[in-house]
Amino acid sequence: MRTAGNTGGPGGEGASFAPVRCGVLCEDCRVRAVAVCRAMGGPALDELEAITTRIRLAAGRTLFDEGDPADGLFTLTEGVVKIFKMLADGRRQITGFLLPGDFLGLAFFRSYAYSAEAVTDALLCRFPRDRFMALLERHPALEKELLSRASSELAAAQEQMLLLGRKSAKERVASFLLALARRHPGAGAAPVPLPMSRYDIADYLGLTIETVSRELQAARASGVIDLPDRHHFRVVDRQRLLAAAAL
Amino acid sequence: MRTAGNTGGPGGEGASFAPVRCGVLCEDCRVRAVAVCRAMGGPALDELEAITTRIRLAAGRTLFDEGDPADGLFTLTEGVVKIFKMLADGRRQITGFLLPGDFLGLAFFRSYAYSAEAVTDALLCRFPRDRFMALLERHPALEKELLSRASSELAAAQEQMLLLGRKSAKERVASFLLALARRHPGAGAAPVPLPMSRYDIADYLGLTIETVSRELQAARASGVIDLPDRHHFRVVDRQRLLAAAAL
DNA sequence: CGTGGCGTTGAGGTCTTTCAACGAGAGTGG
DNA sequence: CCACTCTCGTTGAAAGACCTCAACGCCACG
Repeated sequence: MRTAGNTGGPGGEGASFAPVRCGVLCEDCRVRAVAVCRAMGGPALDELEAITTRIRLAAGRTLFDEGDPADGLFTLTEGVVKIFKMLADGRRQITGFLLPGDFLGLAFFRSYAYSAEAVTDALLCRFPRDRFMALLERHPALEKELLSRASSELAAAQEQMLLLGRKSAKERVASFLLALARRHPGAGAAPVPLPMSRYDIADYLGLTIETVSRELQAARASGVIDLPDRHHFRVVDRQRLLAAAAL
Repeated sequence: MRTAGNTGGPGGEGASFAPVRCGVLCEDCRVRAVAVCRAMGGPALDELEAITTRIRLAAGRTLFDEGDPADGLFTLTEGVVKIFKMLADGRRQITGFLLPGDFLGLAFFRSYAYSAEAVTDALLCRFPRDRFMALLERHPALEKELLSRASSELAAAQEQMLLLGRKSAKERVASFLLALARRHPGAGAAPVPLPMSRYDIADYLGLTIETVSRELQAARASGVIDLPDRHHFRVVDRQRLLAAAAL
């Protein structure tokens, strides 16, 4: 039997745990990702927990690869996960960074259309595909929630296409920082975590690491942002950052 | 009362018709877009027809604009429609070309996240949002079909992100031609219609019209494709076109 | 027959990439 | 505790891919 979380990738250690009972999942949901809970829907929650496996994924580890049989669906409860597609020669495009509460693996095909890898140590809930689908039949509310999520993901994808197709390097970086700041729960002036590497940022924005670094330094030099360390930034001048993003 | 199909845009003429009965919609579905029919689901068909309005849209006319209140959903039964987003300064990114059978306007928000405009003369079926949603409640099969569509659109969007973020101009044009050829029902050697302008192609691929033109001419000159006229092409050497697309 | 939109082609410019070197920090092993 | 190494990030200089600007031909339309 195939278990997610140990499909290769150097370093780190993936481990899958036995199914957990209501309390644990619910706690996690309520505490860490209210959205997940809502997705599950009240009545479906018990049934969902019965088919849940918890996955712990160390930073850098692969959850699944593009083309793998899509036998599982996931929700992220802790950490950051990136999903990406690759070309034969190694060029990579990261199509999204997932945060706690996000769904993952919603593929209505035989195999995953993209790869998923942990950016930081991550915690996920895994649902076997067939059992989840059966559950979907009995709970239209759950299906509605999934449709809603797919729809908003589609909107985000279109926004990203606009960025990749039509924005300059400066605009891409500014847009990225604003999106991160928007998703970050903290207050305005607090430092926003930047958990991904420059490689990841570059592959998300369709740039090179050098260009990302230059644009970040330029934004810092012009006083738009502050970079306390490599993995945090602070929005200093929101107006100018917004202007730079060409929204 | 607001009717789609006359929201501005120069030239052409949009017209909305009275609701049509079963026979007409069904005919259209069966003949032109089997996928639409399947989407509707057997039992839901009668109810769906009762809330259907047919829309005829002349080439170049706007169906709706980004930000408009999303009070309608559509299926395209004839023609080609483009959906796009724009930046404040006029830069445009076309995020998709829709063909007969495609769904449109699936926004679970208050307003459309993108604009839609006819590339060629087009025929659509319009469903009022609230009545369609109510219908969705009673027909889970329809909801499942929508989820399936949203899911495959998402996969297509990710593929396009890979193209926009990581492919060269040559690879983008080659990928575009292959995608068109794949969707075209005709046999291998038949000329494939290229209904959109060079402007549209450029804005879909994140390039300029000049670059698109140059790449098309280069592909023709190297014997990979044939360009009988401005709005048709023929795949001459499929292997080399595939190689050029960097799939 | 003039006009305007669209597509093609050429020449030059620019933004981003490529290539290269260097510094900082973490982990390793002596 | 201190080299040593490796990865990541930054910075500079040169190269290149695509864009911008411009001119021209074609065709539909009035």
